[in-house]
Amino acid sequence: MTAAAQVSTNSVRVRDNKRPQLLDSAARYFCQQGYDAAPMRDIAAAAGMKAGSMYYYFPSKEDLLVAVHEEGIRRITAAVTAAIDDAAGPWVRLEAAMSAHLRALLDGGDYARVVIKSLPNERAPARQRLIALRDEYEALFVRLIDDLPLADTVSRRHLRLLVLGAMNWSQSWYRSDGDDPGAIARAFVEIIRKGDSA
Amino acid sequence: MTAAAQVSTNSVRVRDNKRPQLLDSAARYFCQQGYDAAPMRDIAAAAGMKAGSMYYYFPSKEDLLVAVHEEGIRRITAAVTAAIDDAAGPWVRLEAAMSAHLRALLDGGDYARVVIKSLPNERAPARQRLIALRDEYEALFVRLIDDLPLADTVSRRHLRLLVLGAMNWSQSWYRSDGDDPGAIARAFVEIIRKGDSA
DNA sequence: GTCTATAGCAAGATAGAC
DNA sequence: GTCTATCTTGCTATAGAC
Repeated sequence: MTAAAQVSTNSVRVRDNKRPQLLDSAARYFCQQGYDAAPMRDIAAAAGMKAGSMYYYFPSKEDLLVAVHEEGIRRITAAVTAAIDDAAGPWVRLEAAMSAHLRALLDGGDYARVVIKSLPNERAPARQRLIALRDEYEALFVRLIDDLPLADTVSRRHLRLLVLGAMNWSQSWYRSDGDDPGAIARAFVEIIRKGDSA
Repeated sequence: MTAAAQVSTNSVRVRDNKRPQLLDSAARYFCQQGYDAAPMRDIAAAAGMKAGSMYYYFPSKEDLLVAVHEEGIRRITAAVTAAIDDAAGPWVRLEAAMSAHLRALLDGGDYARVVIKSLPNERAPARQRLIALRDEYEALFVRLIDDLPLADTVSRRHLRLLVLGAMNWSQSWYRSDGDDPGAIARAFVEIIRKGDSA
């Protein structure tokens, strides 16, 4: 194949590539209906194609889920690291990270939501890989919490689990007409800094 | 029908009633494989019957899930209220409740786990009913947290959401060879009571 | 690249014998 | 009450034309 033919092939590929629409559509359906309940037909239709055509881009439904997860983690990580860069002081940085994490999960679109909602089945080969991806992201919080000035009696590991658990669970109670993610992060940090009044 | 015949009918009913085994089996499968992925055939087989026979006890799979949830909530509620009764002092009572809640979720069998893991699909008619059941249970924590002596700047509502979220999410990281539920509850309470050392 | 058509399978639920 | 047998439906994935 000549160099010119390659360029031509590549530009055709770029122009006709519907992979992004497909991913968007998958993220939306996985988020709203759950992985198992979202049919490939519907995902394809929302991206403007028939079910069979998707397999040109993704060899299986599970691969589609993995791709959505990867993009979701990428977006959450980008939002949180950007927020940390703008903040100074350990507590301010933690609150900024929490605010960005919550915003991504609650108002940040379907990709991030799927990361929390739709882990694949126990025996799915991809499961361990996705868990590893999330663990890698959460390591960010290990460092943030290491920097906090805390009483000696406080377990930093449990603090991390407390904070991440509370944030990830927030999808189950959040309503967009209540507190915004920033207010939730502020309230959570306030609790951790000074709970007891006695 | 005579009274004697009724008694006879009832005792037969009691003796042959496999509803409990069916519920146990459903709880196990819903917990391990998730609601969608658990086939009625397998649930029936583990309870010693064929798939078709289950419909004598439960008119649909969704009804089966509702029954498991109800039993799960009943057990968690019983465990937590019993733990509170033995405890004096607002912080001790909260920690006792958290310890019991965590023990139920993490080491308490399949019923309680299903309550957290397997909420039915968005459009399932039973969904709202199950959420209402859980809300009713969680009202216990409203009272426990109302009794705490807290700094004025602390939002009791957010404290409740923080604590319940962290506990419910713990299923995703808990390993039975690590801290036991009591130790987790202790660590969480310690964080809330005195976080900041500055 | 996208289509149509369909293979191949597994699921929930039902009917009727016993 | 439980069985067998089956209906009906929906799904993922593939094959091959265009």
